[in-house]
Amino acid sequence: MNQELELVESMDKLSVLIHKFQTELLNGDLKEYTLRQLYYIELIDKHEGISVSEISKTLELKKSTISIAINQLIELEIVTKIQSNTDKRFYFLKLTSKGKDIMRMHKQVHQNTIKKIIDILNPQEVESFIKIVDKITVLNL
Amino acid sequence: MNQELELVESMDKLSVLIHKFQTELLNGDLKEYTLRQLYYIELIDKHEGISVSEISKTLELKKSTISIAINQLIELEIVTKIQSNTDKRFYFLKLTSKGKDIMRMHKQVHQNTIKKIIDILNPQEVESFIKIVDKITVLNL
DNA sequence: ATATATAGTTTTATCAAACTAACTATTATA
DNA sequence: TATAATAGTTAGTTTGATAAAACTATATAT
Repeated sequence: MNQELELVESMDKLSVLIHKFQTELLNGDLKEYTLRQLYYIELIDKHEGISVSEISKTLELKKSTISIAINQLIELEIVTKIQSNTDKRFYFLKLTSKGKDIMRMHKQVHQNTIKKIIDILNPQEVESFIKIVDKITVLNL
Repeated sequence: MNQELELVESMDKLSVLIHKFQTELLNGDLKEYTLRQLYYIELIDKHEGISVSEISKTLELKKSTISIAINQLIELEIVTKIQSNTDKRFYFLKLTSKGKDIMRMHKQVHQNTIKKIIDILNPQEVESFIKIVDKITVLNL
């Protein structure tokens, strides 16, 4: 079979894999949250102090959409907002301790899967995989 | 950095990549369909003659959910159903010519992306990537 | 000082995707 | 033959994600 067709299949397989990787979050302690919510939490964890507008621009979704989603997380005491001193229109978003707990569990679930992958690959393959994924993703398709 | 952490990052990057891979379908001629619909179409293309019940079991969704989704595709003249001669409760699903056109476009979009990937990797890396993805996906996590 | 722009909220509405429950038609079985 | 099970449909509902539009409060520019 030519490489192009094989690669199509690989991408199909990866789609299934990534889907599992994401939805396995919804089994354990995190099942009370939606994937969307966990994604927002991850985003705020990675970019502490990000604002509603910035999230809106990043995800190409309307501010109202983000505002509602974030306020829901604030209601759940997962996120807090801190008004800027220099520009009082701005609110910096950050995780509460409950939010940080959720992120810890989130990372733990993923790390368990990662361990299984490392078990099945040899170190050289892991290195190769990381390198190739880097090359592909800088592409930005 | 240790391999475990790097692999976590790779998986993150892959999530973004796969998401783009899937949603780029929604730009061109296929944007009038949802990803779900394109997925059902792909499933019927791959398993011509599959039934509503079989899809329901495969995807672990209620029959009613599938029935409604498929009937919508029948309404759009993308799918047809053919009643079985031997068991008249059964209907075999298959794509119409319109459905096959959609699959052709779908595959074309993906193949364009695949070409970009092949361009940026050397043949050895492509081979390695395919092999590693195979190893990971048989894992079934 | 006034007009304009920006950050975020609220309200209202739409849509897709999923569910439960009750149904028809057909087939299998006791 | 009467009863079970199966395939698919239909009606009604729920949930989550999204958007448009109107709004408040604050900041910037002319």
